[in-house]
Amino acid sequence: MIDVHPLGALARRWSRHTKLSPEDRSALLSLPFSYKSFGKDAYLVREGERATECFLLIKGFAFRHKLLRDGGRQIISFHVPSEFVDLENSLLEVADHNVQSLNRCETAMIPRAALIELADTRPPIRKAMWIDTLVDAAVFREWVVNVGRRDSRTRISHLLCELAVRLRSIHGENSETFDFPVTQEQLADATGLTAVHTNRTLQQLRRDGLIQLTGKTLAVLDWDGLREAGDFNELYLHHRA
Amino acid sequence: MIDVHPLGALARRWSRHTKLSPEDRSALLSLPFSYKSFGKDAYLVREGERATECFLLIKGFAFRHKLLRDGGRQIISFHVPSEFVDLENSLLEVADHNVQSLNRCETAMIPRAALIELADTRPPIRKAMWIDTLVDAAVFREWVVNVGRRDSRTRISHLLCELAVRLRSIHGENSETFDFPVTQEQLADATGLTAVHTNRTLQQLRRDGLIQLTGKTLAVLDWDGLREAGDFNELYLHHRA
DNA sequence: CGTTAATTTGAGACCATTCAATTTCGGTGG
DNA sequence: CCACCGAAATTGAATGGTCTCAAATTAACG
Repeated sequence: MIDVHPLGALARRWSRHTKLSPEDRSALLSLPFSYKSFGKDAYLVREGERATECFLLIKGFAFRHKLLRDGGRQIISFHVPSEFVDLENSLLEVADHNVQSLNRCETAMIPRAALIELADTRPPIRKAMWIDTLVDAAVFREWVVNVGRRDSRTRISHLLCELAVRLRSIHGENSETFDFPVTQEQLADATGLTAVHTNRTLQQLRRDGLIQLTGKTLAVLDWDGLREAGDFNELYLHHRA
Repeated sequence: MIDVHPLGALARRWSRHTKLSPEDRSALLSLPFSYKSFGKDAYLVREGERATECFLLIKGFAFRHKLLRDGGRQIISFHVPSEFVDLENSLLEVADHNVQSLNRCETAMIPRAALIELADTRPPIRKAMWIDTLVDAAVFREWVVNVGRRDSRTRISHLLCELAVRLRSIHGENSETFDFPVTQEQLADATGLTAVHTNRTLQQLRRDGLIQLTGKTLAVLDWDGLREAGDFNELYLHHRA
C-alpha cells in the first residue's frame, strides 16, 4: 500500500464508508497543502491556540492530551497515518487540547479555508469528514468508559485492543505484530494509571500469554484472550460507518 | 424565554455561534418532526439499534451511558433542553451507547433523512450541526481527563461547574440555582466513583460552603471556589464556537 | 560505549471501594 | 392531611486496588 499521492491513504480510508466519485477523489487530491515533518515529542497543536490549518498524518504516530494544574497529563487519543489529528480545528476557533508527535512523523498541513471549501462543494467528502469527527467522538466516549469504570487490567487490555484493530486497518487485517512506539508512561497517561502500575499490569498480561511487548513492538499472542480481558467490543469504532 | 415553536430554542442556541438567515431559520422550523414524551428513566436510544431519527430535547433532561459486562454503568454526558441527544445517529448506522431520560421529558423526534437534507441544502445550518457534534466531542474529551486524572473532590466539582455553565446558558447568565434532578448514584456513574464516596465528597463540598444540594435543586454558593476546586476552565465548552 | 531514557522491583501509605445498616426524602393512596 | 412505602441519602468499619517514593536494572541512542 504505497501511495504515490500523500493524500492517497486518506482517500482510500474514506472510500471504505463513503462512495467518492472520480471527481471527488481528484478534488480531494488537489487540496493545497504543505509538508511538515516533526521530530519525536514535537507539538503540532497547542491548547489555547487559534488554528489556521489542520494536520493530516502521513507517517508516524501522534496523540492528543491535556495538561492539568498539578502537572498531570491525560492522553485523550492516539492517531495513526491517514488520520487527521485535529479536524475539529477546521470549525472551532481555538484548540482545547494539545497534539503531540509520538515519534518522527510527517504530516500534510492543510489550510482550514481550503478544507472548508472542499467540504462545502463536495457532499461525499463533507460526509466523510463528518463521519471522521463522529467516530473520533465515539472513541472519546469509549475512553470515558474505559478510564471511568474498568480496573487496570481491563483498561490496558482494552486500549491495546483498540490500537490493534486500528493498526490492522492499515497494516492488513491479519497482522498481529505492530510497530508500537508508546512508552509505558504514555500508556499510563492514556489509561489514567501510574507508570509503575502500568508496568506491573503489562507484566501480568505477558505472563498470561496475551501479548508480547518489547521495545517498540507489540504482538498480540492471544486475540480472543485479550479481547476478553479488555471487555472489548469494536462496535464503537464504526469501521463500516 | 418561552418559545412558540418547539425548535425555537435550538434556533436561538445555534444563532449564538452561526449566523442564520431568515430563510435558514424558517427552513429549520419547517423540519418535519413528531412530539414524543418520555417518563423518568425511559430509553430514547439503545446501544446496537439502528437509528432512523434523532431526538431534540425540548423539556427535561437526558443522559448518555454505556453498560459494562459486570453490570457497571458509565454515564458519558448529560443533556439539557435545546440539545440533540444523539445527533451522531444522523450519519452513523448503529448507536454505540444508550440514551436515557433523567426525568419526564419532551422531545422532537426528527427523521434522519430530513435532517440530512436540511444540512445538505443549508450551509449555515450544516455548520451549526457540525459545531454541535464537535462541541459534544470536546466535552467527551474533558470527561476523559476528569475521570482519568482528577481526585474525587476535583472530579465532582468539575462536573458541577460544567452543568452550572450549561444550565446558565438556558436559565440566564446570572442564575446560581438550578433544577437538578440527578441522583447521587447518577453523579457517581458520571464521575467513575461509587455512590457512597460521591455522597461523602458532596458533604465535603457543602461543608466548605461551595454548594447547596438538596432534593432536586443545586445552588452554587461560591462560584470561584467551586471553579477552583474543580480545576475548571470552560474553554472546552466553546460557547462562542 | 557512554549517557540518558525507559523499565522493573519493593514496601508502605492512602484514596476510594465494599458491604451492610440506618435514616431521610419523595411520592402515593387512604 | 397524614400514614405508608420504596427510593435516595447517609453512616460506619474493614478491605483493597492503586499510588507514592526510591532505588536498581535494562534498553535506547548518538
